[in-house]
Amino acid sequence: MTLDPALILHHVAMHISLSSEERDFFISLLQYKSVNRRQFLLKEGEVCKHSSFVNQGLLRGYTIDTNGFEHVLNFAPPGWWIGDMASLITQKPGVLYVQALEDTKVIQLSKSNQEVLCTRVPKFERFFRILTENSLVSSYRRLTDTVSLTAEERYLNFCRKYPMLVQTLPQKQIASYLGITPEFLSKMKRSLLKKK
Amino acid sequence: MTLDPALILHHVAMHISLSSEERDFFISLLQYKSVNRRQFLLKEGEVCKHSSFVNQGLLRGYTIDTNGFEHVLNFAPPGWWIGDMASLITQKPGVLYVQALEDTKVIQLSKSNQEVLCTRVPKFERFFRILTENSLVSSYRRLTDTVSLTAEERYLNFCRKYPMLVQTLPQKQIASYLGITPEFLSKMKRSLLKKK
DNA sequence: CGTCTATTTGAATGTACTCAAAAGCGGTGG
DNA sequence: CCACCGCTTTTGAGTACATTCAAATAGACG
Repeated sequence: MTLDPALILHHVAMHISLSSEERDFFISLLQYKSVNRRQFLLKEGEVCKHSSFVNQGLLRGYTIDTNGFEHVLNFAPPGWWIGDMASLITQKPGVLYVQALEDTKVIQLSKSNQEVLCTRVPKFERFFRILTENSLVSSYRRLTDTVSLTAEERYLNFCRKYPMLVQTLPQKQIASYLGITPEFLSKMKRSLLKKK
Repeated sequence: MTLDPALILHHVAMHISLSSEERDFFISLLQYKSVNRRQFLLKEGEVCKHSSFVNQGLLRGYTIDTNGFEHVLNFAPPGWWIGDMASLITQKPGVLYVQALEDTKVIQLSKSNQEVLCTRVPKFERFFRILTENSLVSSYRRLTDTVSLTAEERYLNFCRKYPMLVQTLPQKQIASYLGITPEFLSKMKRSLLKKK
């Protein structure tokens, strides 16, 4: 079980350029973790201590409401970060569950190592600012879509935006992401077929 | 029409400490702007070039969907920032309208001045990082509330969280923020009264 | 092969919306 | 000062979108 940093280095290189020493220092701060299908990386009530970058596999982030219903907030395929950003930022107990939908390998950077990294290699400040900004942009986007689109429009958007996920994910998970019941998604798909 | 920086300085002081020179430099980068009731600070399609800090009055940020319906994303009473964060970050045309609900006075910091400020007084990096993080946290919160609570729960939360706004805002605006019609909000309030 | 979970289908229900009309409220001009 | 106008809020009846519950079917996995 050894670390393969190729993907995350490629990801970092899209935003900032590193010398080989900086790169090695960065790698030295990372931890490798395997999460089997159905296992959790994080549960409600825990303080989120790491950002997790997905190397292989697939994760989901979701909440459970007071009636016990799950609501998927995001999926994380390879090349994406996941965690409870709110809890990571505030270091207070969070509300998110992060669970593997397949056997998954993640690379983790602890919050304390992130701070060390930013101190020693200040250009990482820029990198993490960009990450936070991207999260913010996509969170806004998700919110405006949720309030202004019908279930059908949200589904069609999802299919266009994440064609891979539509193939691989159980319908149940997609329905939860869209904010509808699996039954209704099933009916919607049938009526979309008839329309064509 | 002169700038009164007391409120914004108090706000900044909650996160970072400034010397008097730093404070004066900060103030020199700010612009003052008056927005009359119903006037716009920003419209869909424009690139957001400033963060706006509300000194007096009240603003709303909203989108208009493809069917012409408005969806209020946030309100900004005195002491709050408002703008199209996504557009401000990406410097691409945004989707938000920002409109004054009352005669309003804002203090603006342009994105370019923000960069100047962070270069000359690096501790402002921290300040703006905190602002961005706070936006992210509240955007996540808004999203989880939207997907996991009923309209009634969202209304009661809103009343608890923003008792001032419940007093002053037209119901129509509150309904739009909650993601329901004004008619339905009216009926909901009546049924809440009967319950007590 | 059998069990467990996911998906589909149908009928009944509920939540929130549309449309229309009436009532309330605030500002403005005569 | 009050009468009128425009906008917001309330109310009601009918409707639509999405849910719940139950049952049948299909898939996945040991």
